[in-house]
Amino acid sequence: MLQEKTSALAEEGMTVAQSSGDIQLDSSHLGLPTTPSNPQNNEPDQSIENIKVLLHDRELWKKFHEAGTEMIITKAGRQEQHHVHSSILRMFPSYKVKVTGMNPKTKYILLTDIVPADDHRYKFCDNKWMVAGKAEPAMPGRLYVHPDSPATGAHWMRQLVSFQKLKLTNNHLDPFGHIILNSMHKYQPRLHIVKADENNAFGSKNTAYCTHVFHETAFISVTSYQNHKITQLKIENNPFAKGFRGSDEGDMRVSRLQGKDYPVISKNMVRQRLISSHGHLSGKLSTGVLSGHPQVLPHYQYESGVPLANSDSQEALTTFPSNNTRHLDLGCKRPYLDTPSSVVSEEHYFRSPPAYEPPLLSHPYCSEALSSREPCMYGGIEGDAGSTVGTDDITASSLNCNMWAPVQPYPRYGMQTMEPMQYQPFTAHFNSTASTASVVPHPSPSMQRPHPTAPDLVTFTTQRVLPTMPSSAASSPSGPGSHDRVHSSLFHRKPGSPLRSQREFTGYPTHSPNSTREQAYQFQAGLSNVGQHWTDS
DNA sequence: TCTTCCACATT
DNA sequence: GAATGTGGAAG
Repeated sequence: MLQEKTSALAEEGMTVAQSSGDIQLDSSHLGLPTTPSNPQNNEPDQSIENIKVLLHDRELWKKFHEAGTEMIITKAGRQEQHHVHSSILRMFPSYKVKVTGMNPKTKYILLTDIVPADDHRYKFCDNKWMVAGKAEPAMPGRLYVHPDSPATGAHWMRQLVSFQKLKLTNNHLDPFGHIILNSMHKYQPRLHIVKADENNAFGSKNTAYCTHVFHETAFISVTSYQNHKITQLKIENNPFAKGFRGSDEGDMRVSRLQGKDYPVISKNMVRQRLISSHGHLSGKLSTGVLSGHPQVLPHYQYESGVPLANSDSQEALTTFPSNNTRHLDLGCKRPYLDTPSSVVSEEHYFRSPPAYEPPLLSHPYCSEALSSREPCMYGGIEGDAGSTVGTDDITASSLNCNMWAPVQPYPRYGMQTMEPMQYQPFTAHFNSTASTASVVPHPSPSMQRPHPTAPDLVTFTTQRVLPTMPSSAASSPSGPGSHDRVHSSLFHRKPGSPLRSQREFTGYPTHSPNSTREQAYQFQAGLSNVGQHWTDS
């Protein structure tokens, strides 16, 4: 019921504000200073560092990873010419996790960000990825906050948490709050679990958080697939690409496109077939050429599609940092959410038939809401990957718990300087339809985005800034306490501006309000830490 | 070499 | 019908 309301709200294009009922359920925290790291604080062992996160569809991710995952990124412009919606691409596989170990009654905010994995630019030569120089200055960091946030631990644990809606773009001026990436660069998605404070916000004192990194989700961004092996994996596993499946690995598709009734071998395929595509690439990947993350998950014993007996065994392998939690004084002024007026949930929504439910449904944690709205993830999954989808398809992440500790973010590459940590209160812009909030910082460089007051943007009164995730997140040796500088970015809001208004916010008249549903927020939040921090674990 | 545009297919 | 996705050709 709790999650139902929350989801319902999300469905209604509203923020995940909880109903008064929800608040009551969590009343134990209301008005009380959060002391998350203190296990004695009436919370039995449910401190944030005990939270475990498992990656869903691990086997699929792993297949991609072994081949060198590539994610398509485009400019939003695809159909702006056709006055259609922008179609910035989602990630595939999508990022979904199963969370356990949360305090059922505590509220958490789940968010992800995608940070550079290294400072290289890559090129695909001779059927393999090679370093092609120094990375371009990182894009303005943006965070994608799960639309259900904040929600209780019970809510998060009840079902898979999907970040499927997260979208990527290479448009540096993207106004939709999508995550901006540079093409031909390597990135690493990260998941952050933040304990909401008494105001359902985070970034204030005592805000505890932990970061989980699944190295198999690292990828190289491209504007078109380079490695044919990846193309095939996408086609074979992404329902939307089903049209490209053919009896002969897509050859038939090519035939159809060319109006022929016989297979046609494309240039790509010729190339792929002439050049042994196996071996070297995956070899490099595993040796760190692409992944540069020595801290490999301890769960790679399943080389090919052999599912684990149960996810629990994986959880046990999760490593935990021994750092002490810290307090971060980010000066959160306002609650992340204002106590919403009671909103009636639409139960019908939650009763959506599990038509698209993945096998995970059988798992107790998998209730309806989540998957019912994400049909595309499972509908077409077939073959090797699909057959093993389930709770077994989950892997524990490398984890690092911490508080919103004062961490000095990794300096930007290139000419950019470190000044950026002064994210002044950014003005958030919201796309009425996307309901994504892009917080525009005023980082040093000129690149980036138009000023918040750009005419084509509607300025949202609420100002909120998400702190850049500390670089220690990925178990960097520097650890939580290695940096003492307090990063000034925060997550705050102006008094009297309920988060809810984000959804009501109208920014881009060209979009339909319907799409506000389920949209999470993608915030721009300063550069997150960079990969190098992960390598030295 | 890489990016963008277009046609066509699935969910 | 909207959103999503890919291949191929052109830029």
